[in-house]
Amino acid sequence: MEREFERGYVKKGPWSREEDEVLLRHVRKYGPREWSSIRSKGLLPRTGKSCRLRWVNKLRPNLKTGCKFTAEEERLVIELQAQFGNKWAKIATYLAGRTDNDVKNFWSSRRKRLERMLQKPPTLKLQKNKGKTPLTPLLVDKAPPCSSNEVEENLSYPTSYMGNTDVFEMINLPDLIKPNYPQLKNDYLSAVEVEATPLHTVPSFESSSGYNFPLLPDPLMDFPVFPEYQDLVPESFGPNFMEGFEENKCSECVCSQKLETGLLPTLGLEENSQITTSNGLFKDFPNEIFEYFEHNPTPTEQ
DNA sequence: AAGGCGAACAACCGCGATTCG
DNA sequence: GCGAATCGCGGTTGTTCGCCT
Repeated sequence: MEREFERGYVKKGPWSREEDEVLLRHVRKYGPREWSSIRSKGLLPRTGKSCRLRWVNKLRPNLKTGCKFTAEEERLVIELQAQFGNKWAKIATYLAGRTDNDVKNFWSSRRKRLERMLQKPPTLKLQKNKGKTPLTPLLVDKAPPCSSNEVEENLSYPTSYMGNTDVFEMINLPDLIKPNYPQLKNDYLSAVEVEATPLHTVPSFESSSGYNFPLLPDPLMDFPVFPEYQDLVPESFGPNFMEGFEENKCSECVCSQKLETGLLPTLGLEENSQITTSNGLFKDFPNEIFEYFEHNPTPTEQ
């Protein structure tokens, strides 16, 4: 331990509970600033940068640590990323309890998932079910049930296929690029009919540009569980900001619950803001992919 | 039971912007 | 005005954990 305070020694790696406590004491005393003084005063053998990062990402009050992104958060991130690009800090201000690191990691994971899905070898394989798991869980997991008619109506292929590895395995990738819609639909429906019921729709959201973007299914995520954002708060370091510091976890997930009242920044999305393919997640995808997003006609088109 | 693999998360690094003396 | 110190952001890497075979 003495070594940790030798001149020039800088500790790296995971933070210990003791270090967190030292850092918290510093913040309680001086506020979330003067990070470099933590080291210069010999309180911790960590750089100011490291201390700040630890505070921002893990020790700040009101963080949703351990909570997966909800469908609504996912939708927001996609929309905001399309508008702002990789401005994670800015995007994070629209998501209560999320840090830029959270958003960045979430986006990175999502992107990798999508890339992997698109790189799947093109095989036509109707899933062998072995009588265990229904074919559709990934597709329908926890989505609200709907009738077969609704299935027909809601069956927009790109939306359905994009988030569903099972369905991906049923189709040829080239078919996704240049689809034979009737064939795909038949394949899909017959597979569904054979393999599983009930069928639900894939959650998706309509972007302001009129396209339906799929929300990637997450078996652990409840659909739809939307936080009441208007009741949540952007962080603020008022005089009493340290109140609410005690961890208060919800039962379902490890969320810090003590959210103060206040307002989130207004979502300043323009009325007709475009989700373009030149920016962010979808930029590396073939343009043809986007022809498959169901296009909802705008009022002027109708 | 063990190993492989992918997802999620934590933390570091480099760099530009800002602040301060 | 200038240089050093500090801060903040985005990209990247390393680690851990859970699932699957």
